[in-house]
Amino acid sequence: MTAVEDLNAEQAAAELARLAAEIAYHDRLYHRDDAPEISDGDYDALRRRNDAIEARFPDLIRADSPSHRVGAPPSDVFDKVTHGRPMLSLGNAFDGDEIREFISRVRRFLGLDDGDNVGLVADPKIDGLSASLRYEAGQFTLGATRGDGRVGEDITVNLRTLRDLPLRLIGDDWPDRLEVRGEVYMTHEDFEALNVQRLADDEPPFANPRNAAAGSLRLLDSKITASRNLHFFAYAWGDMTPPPSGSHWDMLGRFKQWGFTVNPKTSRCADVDAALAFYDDLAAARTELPYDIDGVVYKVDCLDWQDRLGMVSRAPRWAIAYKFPAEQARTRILAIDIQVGRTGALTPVARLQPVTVGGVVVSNATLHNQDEIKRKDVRVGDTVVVQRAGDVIPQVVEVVLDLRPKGSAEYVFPDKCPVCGSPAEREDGEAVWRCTGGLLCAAQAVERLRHFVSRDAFDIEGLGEKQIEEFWRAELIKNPADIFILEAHRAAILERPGWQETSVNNLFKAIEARRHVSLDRFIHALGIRHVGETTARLLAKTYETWDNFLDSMQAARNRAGDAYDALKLVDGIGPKMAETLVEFFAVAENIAMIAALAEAASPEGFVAPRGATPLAGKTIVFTGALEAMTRAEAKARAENLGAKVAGSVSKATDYLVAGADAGSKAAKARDLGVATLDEAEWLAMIAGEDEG
DNA sequence: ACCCCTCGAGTTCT
DNA sequence: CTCGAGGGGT
Repeated sequence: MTAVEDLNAEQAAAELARLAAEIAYHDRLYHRDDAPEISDGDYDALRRRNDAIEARFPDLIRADSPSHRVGAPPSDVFDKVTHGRPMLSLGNAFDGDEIREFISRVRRFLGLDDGDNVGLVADPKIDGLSASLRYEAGQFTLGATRGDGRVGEDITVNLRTLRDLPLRLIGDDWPDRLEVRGEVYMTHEDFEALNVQRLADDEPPFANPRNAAAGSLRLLDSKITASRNLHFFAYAWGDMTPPPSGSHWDMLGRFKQWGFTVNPKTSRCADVDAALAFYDDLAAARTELPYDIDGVVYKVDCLDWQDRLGMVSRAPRWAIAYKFPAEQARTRILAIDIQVGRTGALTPVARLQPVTVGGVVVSNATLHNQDEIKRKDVRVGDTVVVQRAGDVIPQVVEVVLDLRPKGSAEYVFPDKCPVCGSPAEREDGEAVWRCTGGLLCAAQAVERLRHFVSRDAFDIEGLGEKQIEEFWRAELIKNPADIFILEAHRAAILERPGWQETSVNNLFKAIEARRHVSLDRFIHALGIRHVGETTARLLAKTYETWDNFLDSMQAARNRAGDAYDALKLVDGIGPKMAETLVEFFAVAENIAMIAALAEAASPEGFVAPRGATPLAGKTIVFTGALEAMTRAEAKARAENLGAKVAGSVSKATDYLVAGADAGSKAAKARDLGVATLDEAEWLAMIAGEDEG
C-alpha cells in the first residue's frame, strides 16, 4: 500500500472513494446484518487510513465520507426545516375490536366486496424519536426531527453519525428526491452502559432509552452523538419523486436494497386475524427485545388504497397504532391546586408524591374539573392509581378506597379565583368554573400573553413563558403591543440578572422578525374564545385582509346588518362563535389593545396555501350510486380539492354530481338551475388534481 | 332531537 | 393526550 505521504491527488481521490464504499459496506455488515467480515482492528485501520488521507488532502473530503460518522464540530442552534410532506401522527386503538373497526372503516371507504382482504404491514412501534432523512440524487443531504409534523429541526450532522443509515444510497434505482422516515432509538444495553458512565462522571442519568436517544440527537456537539451508538429503523417515506407504486411491503424491500435497516420483526399480514396474532406474539416477546416498544403500527399494504384513503386532519386513514396497555403505578395525593387558564378556566391539578410511571417521574396530574373530581371522589391524602394516557399525559385512573385515611373530607371546589379573588362562576351546561376577573385577573393576563407568543400564534423565539412572566412582573410587558416596543426598555432589561448584551440583542432580533405574521396567526393570537388555529385560518380565508376582518366585526357589533348576516353564514361559524366574536369586538379594551398592536405589528393578507383548483370554495352534492368510488371517498376527494360537500341541494350548491338512479335531488337541481354532472364528468373534473 | 366529528383549551415532562 | 363544546348532518 502506498504511504499516505507519497500519494498524489489523483490516487488520493480514488482511494477515498474506495474507502468510503468499503467502510460503508462493513458498517452495514456490522450494524444491520450483525455479521462482520473483518476484525474491529482491521476496520479501525481502514478508518485511520481514510482520516490520514483526508488530513493531507482536505479538499478531497467526500460528501459521503465515513469521517462524518465521527461527528462534526459543535454547531450553534438547530435550523428549522420544512418537511417535503408533513410527518403525520397516528390514530390509536387499545383493543382488538378497535382494530377490526379500523378494517371495517377501510373496507367501507373503499367499497370492498366481502371476498377482498385488506392486507396489512405490521411494524413494532419503537419508542424512540421519529426523524426524516432527505436524499437528493442518492446523497443524504438533510436530516430533521419531526417537530410539529410540518416543521422540524435540522439535525443532519447528528444523524450522519448513525451507522445504519446510508450516506449514499446503494445501487442506482433510487428516486431522485426522497424523504425516508423512521425511528431513531437506543438499545437497552447502550442505555444502561451510558447511565453507568454518566453516574461515574457525576452527571444525571437518563430516565429511559427514549430520553437518552432524544438527548443524544439534540446535542450541539455531534462528536458526542457519534459515541452514543444510536440506531435507525426505516418504515415510511415522505416526499418522493417519482412517487412509489405497488405495495408498502415492496417499498420496505427497496429501503433495504438502498442500505437502510428495516425492523426484521416487521411482517406482512394477510388479514385482521393474522394482524392480531402478530400483536399477541410481539407482546409476549416484548421483554426480550433489545429496544423499547409501545405497540404495533398497522398500515394498509396496497399503495393505491393508501392513496384513495387519504387522511383525516393530521392522521392517515390507512394506518393505526395498537398500543400496549399503559403502565400503572400507585401514589398519594399531597394536595389539589387550582390553576387559572387564559379564558379564566379554573383547573384542579393533583400534586402527587413523585412516582415513576412508564420510565418518567410524575408529580402532577390534571383532574380536569369539578365533575371529574366528584365522579372519582378524589380527596387529598388518597392513594390513587396513575397511568400515562397514551404513554404521555399522567392521568388519575381511580382511588384505592381501601387505603383512604380515616376522617378524610370530600374536596370542596373553590368559589373564588385563587389568584385575583374574583368570584368564580359555572355556566349552565358547562363543566368548567371560570374566574370572572376578566381583564383584571393577573393570571389571565399572563396566560393571554403566553398564548400570544406561543408557537401557533406569534411564535417569538426566546420569549417563552418564563420571560413573559418575568417581563410582566417587571411591568415591561402588560399587553401584546408592549412586546413590540420592548426595545425602549433595553437599559432596564440589561440590568436584570441573566440578561447580557448578546441575549438582549437576540431577543430584539426575534421580535423584529415577527413584526409581520400571517393573518391567521394574527387572529389566533388575539385569544378570542372558541377561535383556535383552524377557526382563525377559516376567518383569514373568509375575510382575506385584516382591515376587512376588523371592519366587518365592528360593523357586526349591533348584531344586525349585512356584516352580521355574512358572519353567521360562514360555514363553520355557528351561533356561539358568531356571538363570541361580536362580543369580543364590542369591548372597548379589546379594541384599544388591537389598535395599539396594529400600530406596532401587522398581519399579512391571507395567501391560500394551495393553488386554486376548479373545486376550491365550491359546494358539491352527491346523489345516486357512483361506480368508480364510494360516496365517502368522493366526499374526501372533493374536500381535499377545497370543496365543501353538502347533503342536500339548495341555491348555494355549485355542482350536483348525479350517479345512476338519481332521484329527487336531480329534479330539484334542475328546478334551481344548479349545474349537474354525471359521474364521467365528475371524474374528468378531478383528474390530474393531485391532493395536498 | 340526537349522533358523529372536529376543534379548542388545558395539561405533563424532558 | 383527553375532555367538553360547537357545528353540521341525519
